[in-house]
Amino acid sequence: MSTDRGPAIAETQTEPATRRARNLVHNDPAGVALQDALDAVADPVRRSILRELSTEPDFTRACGTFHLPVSKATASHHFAVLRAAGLLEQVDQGPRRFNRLRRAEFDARFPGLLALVLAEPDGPV
Amino acid sequence: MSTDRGPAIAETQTEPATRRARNLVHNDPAGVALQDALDAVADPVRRSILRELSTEPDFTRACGTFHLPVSKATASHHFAVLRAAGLLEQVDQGPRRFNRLRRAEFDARFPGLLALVLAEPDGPV
DNA sequence: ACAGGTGTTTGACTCGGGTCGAACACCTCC
DNA sequence: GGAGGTGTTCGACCCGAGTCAAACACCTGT
Repeated sequence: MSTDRGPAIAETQTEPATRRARNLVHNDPAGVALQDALDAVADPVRRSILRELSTEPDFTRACGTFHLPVSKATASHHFAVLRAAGLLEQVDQGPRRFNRLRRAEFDARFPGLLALVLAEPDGPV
Repeated sequence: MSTDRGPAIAETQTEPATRRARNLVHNDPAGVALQDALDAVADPVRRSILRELSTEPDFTRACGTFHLPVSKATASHHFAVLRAAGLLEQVDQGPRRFNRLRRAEFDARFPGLLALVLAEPDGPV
């Protein structure tokens, strides 16, 4: 239909408009295996992301704004692991991808685990 | 003294009698880093040990009595990791080494973490 | 259309942890 | 003191996760 590059407006309510957002799959923490949750949380860089994310309101931190001692390629990988483990939700806004910590959902599935991570003192990651 | 094969009885109360027991060092869970705890618990074989150990009274299971899909060398390694993480206490009795799950101490240091492991259903480890 | 910014994907490399067999250490009972 | 059983240590192997640079995909300004 005409010149637009997305679906009609009616669909926009339910389906993501951009191609990028369509490729963004989220795993419900309820269906995550303990193995995957522990693997996700066992990496110090990923824990650093979670702690940094916990200090500010939802969807106010884009992936690139974190202070991480790794390249952006590696950082992108870590964000994907955290998302797959049900630990964070991401929404695209323009070229940036904003993050939200799924505190309640994840804690419901793995009580106490996220609290341990957030209580950890910041190290020289 | 008479016929005993160890040091004087007075010492027996504080110091281990055998050389083997002297090499058995235990880490207090209070001093364990979150990184080490997560690393210890992130391995499926080690979680299997913890779950199996949780089903029976303290110090009734020797290392060799666990049903593990690995060689005894690897199993020995896993027990050492769990001990270093403050997850279990071991005592030598004859040639065998009996285990105790340090539930309370470990849960005081990492609330909820051990519970997650023990609640996990037994898999085909 | 182009440029600049953000994030992902790909391919390749590295390194550490899990794994094993074999050798060793230790204990106990003949 | 040997024999047999339990557990650890050693040396070597292997595979996967973390890592990076480079290329790519996508969005938004101008």
